Amino acid sequence: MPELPEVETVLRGLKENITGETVKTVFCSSSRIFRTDQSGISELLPGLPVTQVERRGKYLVLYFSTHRLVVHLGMTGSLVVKNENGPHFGRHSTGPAERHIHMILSFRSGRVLLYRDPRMFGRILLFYEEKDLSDYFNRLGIEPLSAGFTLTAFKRILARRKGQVKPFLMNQSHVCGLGNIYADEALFESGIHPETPVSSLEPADIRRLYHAIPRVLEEGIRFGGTTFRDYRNSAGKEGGFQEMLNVYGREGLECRKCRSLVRKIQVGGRSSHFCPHCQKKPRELRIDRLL
DNA sequence: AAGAAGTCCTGGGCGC
DNA sequence: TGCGCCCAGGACTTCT
Repeated sequence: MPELPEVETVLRGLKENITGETVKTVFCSSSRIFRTDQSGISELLPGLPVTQVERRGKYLVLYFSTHRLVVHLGMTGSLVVKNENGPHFGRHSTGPAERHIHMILSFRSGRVLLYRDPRMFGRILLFYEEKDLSDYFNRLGIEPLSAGFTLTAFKRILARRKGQVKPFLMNQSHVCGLGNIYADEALFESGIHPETPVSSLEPADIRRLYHAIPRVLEEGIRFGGTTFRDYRNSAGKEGGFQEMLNVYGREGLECRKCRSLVRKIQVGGRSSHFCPHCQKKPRELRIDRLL
């Protein structure tokens, strides 16, 4: 479940550890994780240095001269930097010994970058031109931690939407980077029920949600991301934000604010965790006001 | 056109 | 102990 904070944490590790490293050899599995031909990756990258590493939404981009290697970690993907000849290599060093390794970039320095993904929901693509990359990223909405994410911009994105607020937050073409964990946490922070129709959000709700989104993401980054099971940073270490979660994964436990029991329901086909007291549906609120 | 639903994928947890 | 069932979910495709 790598979402923006997890991807940002990986990004920071990669920037520090592989920027300037020159590729020596490449291993790619035959998995469907690769959405462009693997041969391009294994034939073109050797000899090229990593000039920079960037993030767009939940995607990581490794820049090699004019080529851009795009990695999405999906649900269980991880990018870990290790020293060569570790236990991840087979006896003959031609392929991975550890399970679920789908890509290995070996650098001249001796370092290696491993892509591991047990559930194979991740994806890796190679773009040859900046134009193709920007076209690919055009589908993505606004970056919630960018200067462009203003209240005015957020209101414009919300305008005339009809669906429920939770699926809206999960849709990467509106605001990118939120997944199930941080969407649930942002809704809790702003006291909004996940089934609330976007069209019935009051201006005060919108303002609270607008402030909650970057707040939960920044907190997630500050704690190095959330590790439920698979997430690891580029050093192979777990995150710490799971200790800070208010609702996600806390079904049946007491709300940290009001001690009501946190509930889990399906919204838009995905599990949603919320506090029934702190996050009421608009209809329930109205009934409360009448009583 | 936008929203809803179905699909992919496998490890882990649970019931019997 | 072991088998089988079901759940987890990001993004893509297909349907309405």
